[in-house]
Amino acid sequence: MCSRYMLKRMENYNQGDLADIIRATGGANPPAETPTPEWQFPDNPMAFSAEDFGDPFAHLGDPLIHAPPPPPLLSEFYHAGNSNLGQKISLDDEMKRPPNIFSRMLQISPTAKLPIPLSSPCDSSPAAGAPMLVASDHHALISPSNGSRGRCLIESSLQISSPRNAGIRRRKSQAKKVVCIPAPAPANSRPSGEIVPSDLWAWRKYGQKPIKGSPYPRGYYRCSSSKGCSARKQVERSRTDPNMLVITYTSEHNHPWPTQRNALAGSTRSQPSKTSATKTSPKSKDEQKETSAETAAPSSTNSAAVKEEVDQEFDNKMAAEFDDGFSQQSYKPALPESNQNEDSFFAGLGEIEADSLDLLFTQGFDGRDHGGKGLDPFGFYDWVGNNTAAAAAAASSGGAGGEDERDS
DNA sequence: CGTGTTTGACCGGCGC
DNA sequence: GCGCCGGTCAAACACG
Repeated sequence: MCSRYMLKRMENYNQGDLADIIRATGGANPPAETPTPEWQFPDNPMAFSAEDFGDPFAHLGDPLIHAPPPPPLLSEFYHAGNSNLGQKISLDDEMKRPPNIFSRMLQISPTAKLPIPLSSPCDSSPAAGAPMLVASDHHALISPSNGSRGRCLIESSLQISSPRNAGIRRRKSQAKKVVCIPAPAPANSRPSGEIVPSDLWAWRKYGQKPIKGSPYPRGYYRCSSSKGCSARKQVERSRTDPNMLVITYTSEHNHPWPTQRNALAGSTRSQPSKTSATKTSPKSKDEQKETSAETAAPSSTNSAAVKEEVDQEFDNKMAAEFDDGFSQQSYKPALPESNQNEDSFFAGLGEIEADSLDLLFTQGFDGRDHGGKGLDPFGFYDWVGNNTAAAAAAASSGGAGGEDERDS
């Protein structure tokens, strides 16, 4: 028992250099000024590597450091999606940024260390004794101060610092990447609960734990695309901003992009709403809601569909890149083949993205019908509206689905 | 049957 | 050295 366990751990520990843990924290911390108004996206979003932990955000690079101009196409979308942002940022750069939701997310790379401590909106209230994390708070720059959810899209967390000591890295130094992404509003989120954005890698949940100081549990996911893959990710809600999901990527994928999605078998069941939630859990209803919600599987039928489609259409590499890229929209133009082969796919994407993303930006992931969710390669709609139907039902019934009421 | 989720227990790092 | 807490394991169960 130990052996395997130990091996795994060692594996993790050996995963390269480590970055300090990064957790977004913020509100409590004095919002350090973000001296990084001008970060840009990598020139080649398509260039991904294992180093990225397979996380879709990886290619984003450190916004605070790089600043390559994004495809124009995106810009347009971006504007369409969130006019406020454009204004807010007012920076030309801003306009250049990819419109996709993740575009604004900062990732903390193991190697990237920002000297500037920024408070992150993702997690603004460090629990007592909790590690103080520093993250960049772009929303200050980009987002409208109105506290609209849109801002979440922009926010990002970066770098880390440790509470007690500068190098506080739990579990030794394990490289981690943390990204903050907008999550469905608690009030509006689907009845079954929270959702985890799917990044097209196959993730299997292997654990969930309540985190001290946070009302929300943290879900632990492991890459199921490959047996030997040590890639993991942790998903949790920002304790202070339920609208934000904090995803921490650990280790990297040691395999090419998944070509088979057989894993989908269970993925479709990501919604515990029907059975899982009610399952055998000895927990109280509230708890069930919470846990199930928080841990909603990253994948869903919708995303699954997309995944499969992608698989069929692209070769592994292509698919990998595409998927990894996260922002189809961004990549669409960059994928010649895709234009021809994936016409329908992208065509659909284009539409839905515009629409749905727009909705996302404007409505704030409330889980309303976004239309093309079926084409959501990111699985955004998984969390946004994994239960679109349910949400809709709830909405129609007048119920807010409120399971997340507790949030506030 | 294969894959995924749930969940309690265990292990180990870290702070005091 | 002790205790807390986070991370992982693994059995049970659910779904397609």
